[in-house]
Amino acid sequence: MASLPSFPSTTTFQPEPSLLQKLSSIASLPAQKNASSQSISFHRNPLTTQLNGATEQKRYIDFREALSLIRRGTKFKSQVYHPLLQHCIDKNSVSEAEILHAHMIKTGTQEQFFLMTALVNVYAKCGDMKSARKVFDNLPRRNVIAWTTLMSGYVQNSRPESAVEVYREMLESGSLPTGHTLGIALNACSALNLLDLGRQFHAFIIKYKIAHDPSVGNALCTFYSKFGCLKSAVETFKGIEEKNVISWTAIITACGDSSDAASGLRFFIEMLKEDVNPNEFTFTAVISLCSVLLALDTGAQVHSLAIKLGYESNIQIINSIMYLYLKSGRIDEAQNFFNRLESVSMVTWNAVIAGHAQAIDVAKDELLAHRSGTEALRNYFHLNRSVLKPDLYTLSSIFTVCGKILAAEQGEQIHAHTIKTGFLSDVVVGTALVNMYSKCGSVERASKAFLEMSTRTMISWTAMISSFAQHGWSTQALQLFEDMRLAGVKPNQITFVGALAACSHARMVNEGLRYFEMMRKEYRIRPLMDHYGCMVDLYVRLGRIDEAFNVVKKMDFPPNEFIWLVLISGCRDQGNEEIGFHAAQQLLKLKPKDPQIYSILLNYYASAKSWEDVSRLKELMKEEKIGILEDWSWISIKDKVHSFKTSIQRAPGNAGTLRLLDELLDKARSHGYMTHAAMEVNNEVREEEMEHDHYSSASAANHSERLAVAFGLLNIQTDAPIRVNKNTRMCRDCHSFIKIVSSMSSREIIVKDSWRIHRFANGQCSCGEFCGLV
DNA sequence: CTAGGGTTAG
Repeated sequence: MASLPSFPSTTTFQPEPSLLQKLSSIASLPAQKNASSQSISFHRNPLTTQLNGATEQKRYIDFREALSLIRRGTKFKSQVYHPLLQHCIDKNSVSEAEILHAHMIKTGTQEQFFLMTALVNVYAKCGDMKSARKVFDNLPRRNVIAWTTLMSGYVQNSRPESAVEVYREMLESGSLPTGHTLGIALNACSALNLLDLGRQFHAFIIKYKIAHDPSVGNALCTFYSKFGCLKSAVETFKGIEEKNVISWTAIITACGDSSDAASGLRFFIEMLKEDVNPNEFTFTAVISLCSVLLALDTGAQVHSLAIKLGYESNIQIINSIMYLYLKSGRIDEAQNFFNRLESVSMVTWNAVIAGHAQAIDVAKDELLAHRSGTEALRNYFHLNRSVLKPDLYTLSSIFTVCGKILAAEQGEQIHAHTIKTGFLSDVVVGTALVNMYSKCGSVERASKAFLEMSTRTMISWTAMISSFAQHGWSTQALQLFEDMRLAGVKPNQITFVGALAACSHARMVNEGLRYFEMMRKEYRIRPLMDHYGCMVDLYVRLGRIDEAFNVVKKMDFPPNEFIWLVLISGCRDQGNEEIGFHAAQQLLKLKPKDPQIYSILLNYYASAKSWEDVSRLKELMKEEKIGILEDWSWISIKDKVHSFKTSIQRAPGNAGTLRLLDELLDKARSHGYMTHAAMEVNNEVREEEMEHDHYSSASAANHSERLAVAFGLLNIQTDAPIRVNKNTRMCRDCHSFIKIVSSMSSREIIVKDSWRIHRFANGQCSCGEFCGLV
C-alpha cells in the first residue's frame, strides 16, 4: 500500500512476564513423541497394523500391495477400504480412487452405503466434484451425512453457490440439517460474501439453541470474524460448552483476521492454562500472530513449545516460523529453516518471497534492504525455473519487492510474462502492479495498470491517488479522489494522506484545509501523524513557517522526525532561526543516535553559520561514539549492480565517469548552477566551513549519487531512464545539480533516496521545488 | 465403519 509521505510507525508486542513463564514452563517439559493426529489414527486402524505401515512412504507401498489383491478381484472387508481411501485423500490421487471405485463395483461393494458416502468424500477432497456428484446420485438412499459430504466438497472446491443449492435440495428431500451441515453452510456464506443468508442460518441456530455445540459454534465464530465482527465471534466462542482445540484455534485466528493479534495471543495463553494442547493448526496461527506483532522472541518460544509437542518437522509450522524470522530481518536463521525442509510447496516459496519483501522494511540500512530484495528476486526466478509456477500471492509479493528496491527492469519483465497467466485480473496483484510502477518512477504506467484493472478496491484507488500525489500530479490525484467518492468507495486514513499530499504539493491551502476537515467531520477519521505532516509541509512550502509551527503545536501527540525535518528545511529557506533551532533541538532529542540526523543538523547549523552548535554537535558525536554515515548509491544495469561510495569515488576504474562528471559540473556552472554553500556562506567564514567539510554542502560535489548518475549516462541507452538508489537523503546541492543534468542531457533521472523518490526531467523534479531537503 | 469446525502467503 502506498503511503505518502512515508512516516513509518511500528508497534511491537511486549509479552507479559506470566506469558513467558507459562510458555517456558511448558517448553521445558520432556519432549513427546510425534503427536500428529495422523499417526494416532493409523495405529488404531486394523488394516494398517496388519500391513505393518507406519510412515507415509510405507502406506504408499501398502496401497501397491493392496493393488495386487485388487487385480485378483479379492473382495475386501469394508474396513480394509478405509485406510486405502484415506491414502487417496492424502496423496490427492483421483486415479487411485478410481481404481478402488472400479474394484468396489466389480466385487459388489457399491451396495454398502457407508463406503460409497466415503467415496463421495474422497472424490470431493481430491477436487473431482463431477465424480463425487455421480457417486452421490447413485447412492441407494441419502441421509444428512451424505448431503453434508457433498456440500462440504463444493465449498472446498470453491463452488459455494453449488453448496447452497445442495442445501436446498436436501431440505426439499426432507432431510434436516445437523450442526455439521450448518457449519458448512456458514462457510459457504462467507465465501459468497452473503451476510444476509448467513444471518438466516444464524437465526436457525438460535431457534434450535445449538450455538453451544462445538461443530456449530466453531463455524459461527469464524463466520463472524470474516464479516469483521470480532465481538460476536468472542461471544460465540465463550458460549461453546465443550471448547476443543478447534474452537481455540478458531478464536485465535479470528483475532488475527480482525487485526487484534495481541488478543489472539491472550487466548493462546488461556488455552494453555486450560490444559488444552495446541496442534499444528494452532501453532501456525499463533506464529503468524507473532509475525504480525513482530514478536520474534515470543514466536521462538511458541516454536520451542511446538517442538516439545512433537511438531518439529511439520512443514506448515516451519513455513510460518521461517516467515517470522524473515520478517524480523533474521535472514540467516530463516535460511536454516529453509534448508531443513524436505519438500518445498508453493506456500514455502511464497513465504520466502513475501518474507524477504518484509525484511526490506526492517533492514538496518538501505544496502541490507536492497540485499533482501535481490534475494526475493533470486528466489522468484528460481521458482520460475522449477516445476511449480508463481501464483497470485507470489506475484503480488514480487511486484511489491520491485517497487521497494527500484527494480524496474525486472518488474517490467515479470509483468510481461504474467499477462498471459490471467493473474493480473486479481485485484491484489493489480494493485501491487500500480504500486510497483509508481515506486519505480512511472506514474504513467501506474495509471495504465490502474485503468486496466477489472475490479478495484479502496486500496487500489488509494494506491493510484497516492501515486499521482507522489509524482506531483496534484490535479489528477484530487480528481481521482472525487471519482472514488462518486463511485461510492469510502476513503480511509491513507487515502486522505494521498489527498492532503496532493494539496501540499500544489500549495493549495484552502483545498488542504477542506480535506482535513472532511476527513475529521464527514469520515470521522482522527488525524494521524502523516496528516499533520502534510499540513506542516503545505504551510512550509508556502513559506508560512509560523502557521506550520502552529499545526505542530496543535497536535495531541509528539511529532516525529519527518515533521521536524520539514520544518527545519523550511526554516533554512526562510532564515527563521527561532523555530528552526527549536526544531533542530527536538529532532536531536528524538533521534539522539541516528548518524544521518547528525549530518543533516551539522549541515543546517553550518548554513546558519552557527559554528558553536556545529562544535557542540561534533563533541556530542564523539561522546556518543556516533560515526559518519557511509553514503552509498547504486545503479543496476542488466542484473548487475554497480555501487558508488562518496569516499572511494576517486578509484581508478571510475576515470571515464569522473571525467564526465567534471564536464557536467563545468557546463552546469555556465548554466548558472551554484552550490548552496557558495550562495549562502560569505568568504570569511568559508574557510571555517571547509573545516566541517565532510558534512557541509561544500563537499557535495563528491556525493555518490552524482557518480552513479554519470555512470548511468554513460552506460544506459539514451531512451531509458536512469534509476539510482541511495542509502541516505539527498542534499540540496545534489538535488539542484541533478535537475540541471536532466535538462542538459535530456534524460529522465530517477533517484530513490532513503526518504522518497525524485524523478528529474527537463530541469524539474517531481517532488516540487521544495521537498524537505536540508 | 459415512459428514464437520481450525492453518501458513498478498
